Amino acid sequence: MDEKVAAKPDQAAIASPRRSPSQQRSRERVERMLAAASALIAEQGSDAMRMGEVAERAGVSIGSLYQFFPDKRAIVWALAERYTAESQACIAAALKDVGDAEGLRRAFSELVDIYYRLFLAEPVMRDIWSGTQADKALRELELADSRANAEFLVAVLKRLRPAADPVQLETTAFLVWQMGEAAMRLAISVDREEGGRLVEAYKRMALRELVGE
Amino acid sequence: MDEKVAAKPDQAAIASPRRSPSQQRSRERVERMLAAASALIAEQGSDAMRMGEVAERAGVSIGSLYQFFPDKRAIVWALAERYTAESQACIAAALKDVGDAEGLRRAFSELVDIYYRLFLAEPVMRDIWSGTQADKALRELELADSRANAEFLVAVLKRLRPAADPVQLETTAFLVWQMGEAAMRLAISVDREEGGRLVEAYKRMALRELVGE
DNA sequence: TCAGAATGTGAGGGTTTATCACATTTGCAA
DNA sequence: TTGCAAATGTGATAAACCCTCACATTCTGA
Repeated sequence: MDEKVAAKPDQAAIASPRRSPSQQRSRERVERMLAAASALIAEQGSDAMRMGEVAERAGVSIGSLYQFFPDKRAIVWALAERYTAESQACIAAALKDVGDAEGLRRAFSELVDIYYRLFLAEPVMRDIWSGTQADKALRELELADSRANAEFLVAVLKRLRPAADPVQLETTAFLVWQMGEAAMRLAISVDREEGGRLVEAYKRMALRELVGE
Repeated sequence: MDEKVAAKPDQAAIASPRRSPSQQRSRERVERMLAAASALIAEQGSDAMRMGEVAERAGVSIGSLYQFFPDKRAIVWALAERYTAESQACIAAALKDVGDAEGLRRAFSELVDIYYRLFLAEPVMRDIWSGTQADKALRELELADSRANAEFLVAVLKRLRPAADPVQLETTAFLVWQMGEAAMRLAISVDREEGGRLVEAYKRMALRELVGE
């Protein structure tokens, strides 16, 4: 959060703050902007979020908004970035001390439950990752995030199955992870009961792949 | 295509033709509109598609566009509907005569390959299903399509495993199918080699779930 | 032939994103 | 304290879009 992202103005300044807030005052205002955006997304979805409304609700002018965010997508991107950082820490912690198959089984199952609850509780997260496919930058972020998360799984798998082909493990972990996100999106868009069944079915499927029968 | 959908003006006339073309002339023009839209989506994505551009490329006026499509989303929806109809027929045919586990294995594997090639070759299909999550109506269409396709799988599974819990089979098939679409989207957004590995990994995973070890 | 339905047109209304010239506040060195 | 450059703040306005509507043209069936 502290580094000046503007240091690399080349490579398409996609969604990087136009100017990073250096004074206390502006840092607080940027927080208010993000909070306002978050609330609006929760209410109506990121597509329906209007820049003018964000500004008004944050108590700033339109101009101020664009002082720190190059465009509308950048706001969504900033929120998405926070979620990924948060969840990566959570995942790393959950998988860190897994030593055997049974441990992986427990840790993975718990992780999926946490994610499911998170998706159910956080309309913003749900909405952001939904629009993901349409937005190049968001898609990249999600893929990078997914790969990073898969790495944690790969590390565990390498410990459990040292003889296995690393490329194979990599592929499996990446796929399992990505499918998990798909399963979550699916689960929250059907009724609660079916959603629960789908999540359990995903767990079974994924674990069968990860730790064998 | 022939029924007047306008008969039910209530319940949100989402994406239904404002007026169905009854004369030969207009039917041809609507085709041109859809073709133009398809080309533009292939080039830049449905989000970047401009109504003015569609009209121009189809050689019609903006007004004519809105004569047959209530709004922009309706055009995308119409294209999506065609793809789903087409692919459902394809799936039904592929799974129709499956009689044993080995047959399912072969049919499913082939089906996945076909889908993968389709996703690689059809940028429109890819784009449409990508934006799916953001658009309520499209999301519904995709879910309905997915359920319908899963039904074909369920029919086969019931034949192969008559003793299994129907609800369980339903859940499994739905999940497997939905994950397949996620796997496809993932596979086409990484390089070709990794994409191939991911598709194969998905096949293995899905078949393990469908026909057992 | 002719009335009414179907179809075709494009300027313009309304909405939204994003810019920019200018005003105000802050940090800091003299 | 004072003065100045950098940081920050503002909102009218340009620009890009989607979509409507009043009116023109073409078709169909009696």
